[in-house]
Amino acid sequence: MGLDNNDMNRLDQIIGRRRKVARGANLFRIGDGFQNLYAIRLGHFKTCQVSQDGVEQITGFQMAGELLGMDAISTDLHHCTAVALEDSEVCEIPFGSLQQLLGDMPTLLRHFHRMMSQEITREQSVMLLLGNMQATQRFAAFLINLSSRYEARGYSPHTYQLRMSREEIGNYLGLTIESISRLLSKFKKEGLLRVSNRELELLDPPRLKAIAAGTQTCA
Amino acid sequence: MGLDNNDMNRLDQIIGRRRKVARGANLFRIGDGFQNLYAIRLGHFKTCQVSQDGVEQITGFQMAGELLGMDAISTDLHHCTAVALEDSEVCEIPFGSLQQLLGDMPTLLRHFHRMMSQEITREQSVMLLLGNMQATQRFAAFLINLSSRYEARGYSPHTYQLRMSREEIGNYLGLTIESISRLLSKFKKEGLLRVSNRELELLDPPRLKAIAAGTQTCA
DNA sequence: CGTGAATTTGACTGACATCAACTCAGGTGG
DNA sequence: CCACCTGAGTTGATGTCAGTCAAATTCACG
Repeated sequence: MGLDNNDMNRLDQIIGRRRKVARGANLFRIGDGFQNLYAIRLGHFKTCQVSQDGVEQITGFQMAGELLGMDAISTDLHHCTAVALEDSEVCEIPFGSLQQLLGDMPTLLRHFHRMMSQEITREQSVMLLLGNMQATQRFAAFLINLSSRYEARGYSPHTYQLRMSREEIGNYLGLTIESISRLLSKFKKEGLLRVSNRELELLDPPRLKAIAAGTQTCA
Repeated sequence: MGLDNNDMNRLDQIIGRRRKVARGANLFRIGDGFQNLYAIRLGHFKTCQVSQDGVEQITGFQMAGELLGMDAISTDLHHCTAVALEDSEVCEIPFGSLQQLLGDMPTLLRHFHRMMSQEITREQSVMLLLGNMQATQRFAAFLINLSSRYEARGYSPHTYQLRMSREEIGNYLGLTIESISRLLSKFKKEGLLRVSNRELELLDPPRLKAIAAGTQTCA
C-alpha cells in the first residue's frame, strides 16, 4: 500500500519550497492561519498547546518523515505551535493543492487518511499514558516509543540521542524535570540504560518494554 | 460550509442500515476489523483503550451527531472499543463506499477532513487536561465541555444529564471515583451547581469557566 | 577559567489515591 | 407492602507518589 511512481510525481509537483527552520524557531504558532501542511525532511520538532492560564503542554515530538499541521484543517487555524528542536528542514504542502490532488488520486487519498488516523491513535495512546500510568511506566513507554520510531526509520533502536531537554520530556509526560532526572538515575542504576547528556543507550529493551507494559514493576 | 442537498442525497445513498446498540453493548471492539464508520443518531457512547496490563482508559464520550471509528482507518483495525452508555442508535457508513464518494465530492471530502482534524484537536486538549491541570480544574473543564456540546446541539447548556457513571468520569479524567464525588460535593457547597444523581444544573457557568481556565482557584 | 544554564540530588510537602465505613435508590421475592 | 439485597455514590482517615524547594554539580560556551 505505498504510493506508485506516478502518484509520487504528481505529489512532487505540488510540493512547495523547502524551508529551513532554525533550532528554537517556530514553524507555525497557535492562531496562525492554515495554508500548508509540513512534511519534516530533516530534524525534530515539538508541538505544544497553551492553556488559557498560559501553561504550556507539549503534545508530541515529531521526527523526519512525519507530517505537521493536521490539527489545523478543522478551523483553518493552527491549534498548536510547532517548534524546531534542532536545525531542521520541512517541505511545505499547500493544502488547497493537496485537496485537489486527493480528489483524483484514490491511493494518495487513502494514504492521507491513514496518516490522520494514525495521529488520532497516537494521541489516544498518550491519553492512556497520562491517564493511568505511573511515572516509571510513562518514562519507559516514552523511551520505547522513541526507540521503535527510530528503528522504523532505519536508525539504531538501542542507541539514540534525545533531541529534547529533560524539561520537555517532563512536560510531555506530565512530570517535572526533577522526576525525569530521578527516573534516568534509577534506570541507570538498574542497568537498564546508559546516559551521557542526551546520548542514550538502551541496555535491556525487553525489560524496559515490560516496565512500559506494566508487567514488571522495576525496583 | 455545509453540505448542499445534492451532497446529502448522495451521502444518504451509501449510508447503510441503522443499527440499535443496547446500553452496555459494544459497537466495536479493539482488534475488530474496520468496515464502517458510525454516525451516532441517538444516545451516547464512550470509547476506551486498554493498556497491555489490562487497565482501561476512557478516551472520550461521544453524543448524537458525532462520528465513531476514525482511529481504525490507519490499520484497518479498531484501536479502541466503543460502548453505548444508554440505548443508542447509529448509522453505518461503509468506509469503502465513502472513499469513492469522497473522490467525487470535494465539499464532502473537506467536511470529512474537518471531522478528523477536529478529533485530533479534541484529543490534544485532553492531553493538556491530563498533563497539567489539577483535579478541580479538570473536572470544571469536563463539565464546561459537556455544557458547550449540548448547547451546540440545541439543548440546554445549564441543565443536562450525565450519561456516564462517576467511575467513568474519573477514569476519563485520570482521577478516582472518590475524587469525583468529592469534587461534586465541593462544587455543590460552593454554589456552582446542583446535582441529584445524574441530573446536573450549572448555577454559575462563568465562575466554572474561570476555574476550568485556571484563572480562578475555587475554595 | 568564569559565568549562567541545565541537570542532579536530597529533604520535605501536598494532592490525590487507597482503604474502609456508611448511605441511598432501585429491584426482587416473600 | 415491606424486608432484603445489590450496586452506585458519599464521606472520612490514612498513605504514598510525585511535586516543591533548595543546594550541589556538571555542562556549554565565551
